[in-house]
Amino acid sequence: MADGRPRTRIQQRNREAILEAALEVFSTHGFRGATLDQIAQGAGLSKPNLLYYFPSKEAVHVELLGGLMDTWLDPLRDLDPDGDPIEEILTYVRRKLEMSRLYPRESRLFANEIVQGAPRMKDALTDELRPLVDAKCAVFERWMEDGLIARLDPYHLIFSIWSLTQHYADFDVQVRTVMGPRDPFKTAPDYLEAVFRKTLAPGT
Amino acid sequence: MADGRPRTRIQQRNREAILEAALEVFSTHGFRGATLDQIAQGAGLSKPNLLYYFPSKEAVHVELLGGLMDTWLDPLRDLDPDGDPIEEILTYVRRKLEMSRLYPRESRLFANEIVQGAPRMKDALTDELRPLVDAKCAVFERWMEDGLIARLDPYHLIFSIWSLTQHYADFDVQVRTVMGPRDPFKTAPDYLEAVFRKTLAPGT
DNA sequence: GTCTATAATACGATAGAC
DNA sequence: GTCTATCGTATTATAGAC
Repeated sequence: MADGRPRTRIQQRNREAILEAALEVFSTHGFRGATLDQIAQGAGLSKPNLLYYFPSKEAVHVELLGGLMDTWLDPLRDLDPDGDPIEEILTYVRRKLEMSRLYPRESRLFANEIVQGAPRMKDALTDELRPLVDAKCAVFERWMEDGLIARLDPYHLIFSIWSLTQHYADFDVQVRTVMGPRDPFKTAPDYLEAVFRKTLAPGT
Repeated sequence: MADGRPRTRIQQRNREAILEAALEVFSTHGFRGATLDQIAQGAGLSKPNLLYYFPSKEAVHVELLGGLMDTWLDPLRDLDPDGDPIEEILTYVRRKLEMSRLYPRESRLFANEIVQGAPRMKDALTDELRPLVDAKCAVFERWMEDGLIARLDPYHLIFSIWSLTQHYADFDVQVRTVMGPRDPFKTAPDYLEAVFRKTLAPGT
């Protein structure tokens, strides 16, 4: 069902409704905590009807994770080895933060999966994430050798970008409890830009 | 059962065994994903025997979360308003990173709870976390006014410390998949020290 | 205090009518 | 394609013997 088989409009609409409802439920309660009843109700379908579109609960989850991985890595893929180093990295940071703001449920879906040991995503980490990170870290190292950015462990640099930006989606409840009525996303961009400009500025 | 009522040594040992097993299971599978069977087996008890010590599955979870909150906030509480600002903050960073290294399960227990909207911890966030953060942010702001550290949003500064350090515990699987055989905790301390020294250095 | 047995329910998945 | 009814199992929690 993950391929491009042609479907009727109704089928496509129902599949999308299921995935939308599943994203909401899985990201809030985790895989085990989610129930087909909740997802079916959210999609406006009966439980057996949901299972007409997907063979199992796990199939829905896997479809969601697989479909998101590509989108999630796009900003890193777009990092241009021939662009201006500082601006390329700052653009990456901005795009990642923007994804946390616009797609917090997707971020929490991943977070749930990784925190619990990535039982359904280990292969994607090894096959897709790791090679891409290796490639981009090589770019960072070239920039460092050319004196264009400060010397730093490139892997930790990428972890920094991930953790600092995704934190605002994954720990949203905590952030908002601490900040009260102030909108975290209003001030976070400037803060992160300042941090990364200082961190990346090449030493004299 | 959370109070200081006297108990026999056997009772204390069993309670500790239950909480240890529960930490393992809850942190790996989340609240809903954990089963009393797993916890009881991990503690070497039968399921009804476990329920002799705790009235319900939720009671075990709440006890774990409550007991950990204090420990978790200790490093922030210890931040000394009269100490050297940069060194105080770096010490806080180091201690938080050390907690991620030594107590990753505790970190993931919290992460699971927060990512899923903190259904059993909202009060603790409001009553304990927020006042402490407010107090320490006031200290940061005084340091900034005195020109001892760079001007930055103090709340985002604290979020940075949390996200950068806890990432190594919460996203352990991802970090290790990307870094392969290299130990993240061997290089992370130097990386984080460099980042925060640059970030906090007061402008001229 | 600890166990076996079991109640009571929740949940994923299927059967079969329409 | 969609529904109602239901099966089979997993899971929390309790009853009651020892």
